[in-house]
Amino acid sequence: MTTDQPQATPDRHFPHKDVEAKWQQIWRQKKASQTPVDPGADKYYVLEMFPYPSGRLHMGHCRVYSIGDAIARFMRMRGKNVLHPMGFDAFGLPAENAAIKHQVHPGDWTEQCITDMKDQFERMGFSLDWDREAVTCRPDYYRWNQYFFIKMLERGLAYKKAAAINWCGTCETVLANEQVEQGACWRCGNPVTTRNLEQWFYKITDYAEQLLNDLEKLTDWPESVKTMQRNWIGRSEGARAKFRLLPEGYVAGKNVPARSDSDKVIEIFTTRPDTLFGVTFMSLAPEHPLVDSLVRGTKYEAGAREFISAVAQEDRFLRTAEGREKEGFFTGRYAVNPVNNEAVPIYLANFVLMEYGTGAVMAVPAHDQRDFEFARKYDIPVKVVIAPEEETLDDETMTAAYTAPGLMVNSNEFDGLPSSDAKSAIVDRLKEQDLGGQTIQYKLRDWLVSRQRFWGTPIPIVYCEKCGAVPVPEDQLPVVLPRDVQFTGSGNPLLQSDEFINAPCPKCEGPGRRETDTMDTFMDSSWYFLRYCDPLNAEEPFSKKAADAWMPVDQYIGGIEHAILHLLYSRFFTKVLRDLGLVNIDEPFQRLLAQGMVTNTFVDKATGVLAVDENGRPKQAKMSKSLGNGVDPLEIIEQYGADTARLFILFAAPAEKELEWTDEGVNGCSKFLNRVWRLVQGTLDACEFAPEEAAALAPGNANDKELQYQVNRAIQRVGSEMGERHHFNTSIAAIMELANAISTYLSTSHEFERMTLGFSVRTLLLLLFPFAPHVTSELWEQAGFDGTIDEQKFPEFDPKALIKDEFEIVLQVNGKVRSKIVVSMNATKADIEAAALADEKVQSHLGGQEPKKIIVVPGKLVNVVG
RNA sequence: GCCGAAGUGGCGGAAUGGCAGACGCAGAGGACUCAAAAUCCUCCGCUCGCAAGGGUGUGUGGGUUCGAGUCCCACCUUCGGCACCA
Repeated sequence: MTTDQPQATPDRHFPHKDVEAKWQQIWRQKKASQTPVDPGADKYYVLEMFPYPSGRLHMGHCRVYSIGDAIARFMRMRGKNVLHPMGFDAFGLPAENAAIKHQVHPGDWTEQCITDMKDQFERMGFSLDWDREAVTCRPDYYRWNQYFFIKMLERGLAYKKAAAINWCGTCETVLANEQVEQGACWRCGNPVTTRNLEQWFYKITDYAEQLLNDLEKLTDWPESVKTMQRNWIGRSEGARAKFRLLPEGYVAGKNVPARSDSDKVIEIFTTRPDTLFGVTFMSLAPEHPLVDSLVRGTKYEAGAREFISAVAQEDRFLRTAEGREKEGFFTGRYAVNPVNNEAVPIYLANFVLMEYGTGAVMAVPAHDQRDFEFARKYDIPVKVVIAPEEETLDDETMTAAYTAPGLMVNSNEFDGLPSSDAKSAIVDRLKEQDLGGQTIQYKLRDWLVSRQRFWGTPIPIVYCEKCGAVPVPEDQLPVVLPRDVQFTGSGNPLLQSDEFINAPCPKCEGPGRRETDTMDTFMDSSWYFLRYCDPLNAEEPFSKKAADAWMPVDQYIGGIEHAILHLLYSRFFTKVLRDLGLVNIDEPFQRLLAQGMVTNTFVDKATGVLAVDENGRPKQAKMSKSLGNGVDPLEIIEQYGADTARLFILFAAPAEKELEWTDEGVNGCSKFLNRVWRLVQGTLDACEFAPEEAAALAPGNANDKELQYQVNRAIQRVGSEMGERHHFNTSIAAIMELANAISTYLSTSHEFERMTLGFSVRTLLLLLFPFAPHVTSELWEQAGFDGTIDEQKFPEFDPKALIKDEFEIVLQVNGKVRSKIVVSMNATKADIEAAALADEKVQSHLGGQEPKKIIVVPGKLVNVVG
């Protein structure tokens, strides 16, 4: 190189690649993120929902893990014993699809993806304890799924039954109710159909009441998530009532025959026992088990069967959609209303669900809109039994059901009672006569856990001709997935593996056949947070001691898409494990942060132009492959570095809100880190003199005092924003303000007070460290501060430095700001009041009037009321 | 329909009942430069005004209060969840 060539402008960007690589290696070597051996009273368990190992980190991942890592690093600085583990939710369909496409074993594909992703985690600088890694597709993990399955079976919480269940034709497997979103598969989005299959279920309904009530304890969960769970559990208070079935041959209008011992009973559930006297028919779900015996051999049989099969063929979600045309069929049979002994016709109705209540509904057209539409269509009488205060209802002319409260009419001895009082009175009467009583009904259904897929935990059951379904004994676990299988894309490969299928019956040792269904992957994620407490335990899923020491998770972070699914299952599982004596807690997650999604503008595929909203602004949509608007974290790391990416992610929006990705915003954060870099480089000599304690600072001149105020204020703010409120954006804003204050100090002071300046720079780095760990580590070292920054305690502010000698008081006249004055800290209320009244602008706005009242808020303002 | 959350500059967003718009982005002007980038300085809700200064302003309408973005009542809009669940 020759010297007379023009000098290139020095690169003003700090060398993020070198810095990040250097510190990542140092952290790895010294195992900087290792969990302390003894959690003690100062334990802090911070957990982010573990990822599916797709092989590539996306921005959504970066967001959750940046949030979690900032908390983990902050809590370590606060002296907490932090558990911050990571693992992989490694069973599931993508691996199986990859197996079909590339003819590799899903296990090999998954392990390669895990290796790749761990590398990407490291490049983001996340402080995770990989020694506690849990990978759900490995036998040392999934054997405990099998163990829990058997425990559930022993407690009667796992059972097999034939039921109409959700089937996804694309994924070729059944789905739990929670995995169906508006009639479509949660994973692939294709419509779900109904099939009648025999499947394994967990009795989550046994815990409905607890799952609902314990939501009250979760005071640090977002209201939205709790509401969703409440709605999903769907508790309704109501009544059961027994309708006596009349024998075949009863004709409407005849006297109702006397009760006989051979009478069958149809039980209904209602939330409106006050309307029992208004029942004019009964509706049964077409699948109701009694239907067959009602119509068999009658002239209604053929029609009924036709109706049932027509309904069955219909898409289940269409059929049950609101506003759907009501369809019904008269069975020819009658039942007797328990409160007034009237005979009412029994219909089949397409809108009655077998899964809810008893599958039989008393119909009150006058006071239920569905029944009303049905009655008008099939010409069934309408009978008003609740009279509104304002209007008079007429059976013949009313055009909609009246569903509000009112006074009871046509209800014998209950006439004149307010309907709200009649509810319990009627229920009491049903109970007295043993014809019903109060009851509670939930919408929650049992959790369907079997899946017709290969890449999941094998259900540890052997079917024996003699002994039936026999659980595999604990000492024979795990039942391991076979390696020698072909992935052809049709059917479950387990069905073709003789080695797997053929197994002796554990009971009689006769020939048996293994269950080929595997478990829902949500089973894996329902207890992984417990495995992290004791990840290497080969004797038990986890020791009680370790679980007691670490649980519950203090801070859990994840996407809102799991508001019901994973979060409900995990809560259920925790309660079951508690009842098994394995844990001491009722709820697994103390505090929950549901982070918002990452969005970006995108180019409309149809038009090829930037998609805009109705205001002409670029439209935002979730980053996704299909829209092609994803930003690759690796590219951002390459261009700006992980610190910039992390800072932007946490600064641009509150964690629970949507994050709009903007290149300008990322650039802004990059500029800030470069500014900090230059700022520290320019103050290295002052750093030598930095004390460790704020209290050690000498008073100094006005500029020094102002900087001391600012630095202490920043410590206070970041401490409370991070420690109590977990507000990352305002924490970073406070750090930026400190950087601004230092810059102001440098440009306005003629003489620097080196201790104050050094302390401010030192503090700036400490406060910034949880967000941008690499660059702060490097600068800490360059400044020559003791040790490494990740070993430092979070600074403490000096309360004395926050008290100013004099402060500004806002002067209001009639609540409007009119002036400002500076008063001494020692000024009394009377002094301030006098000063306020002496103020020219206050006087002019008073316009010569005598003030009626003067309010003095010490340290803040004076309001003069004229 | 039911339940929940939220409405603040051009944008993302701040504000224990006490100066609305912190922090940042975008924008305007200036400095440095042959020039650009980078960097630094200044301005930046709307409106009237040359200015000093005034008016107005947190979805809408009321209310409580000396004082309301914040509390209360009613309504509107957006987003999210559930939805023929008897």
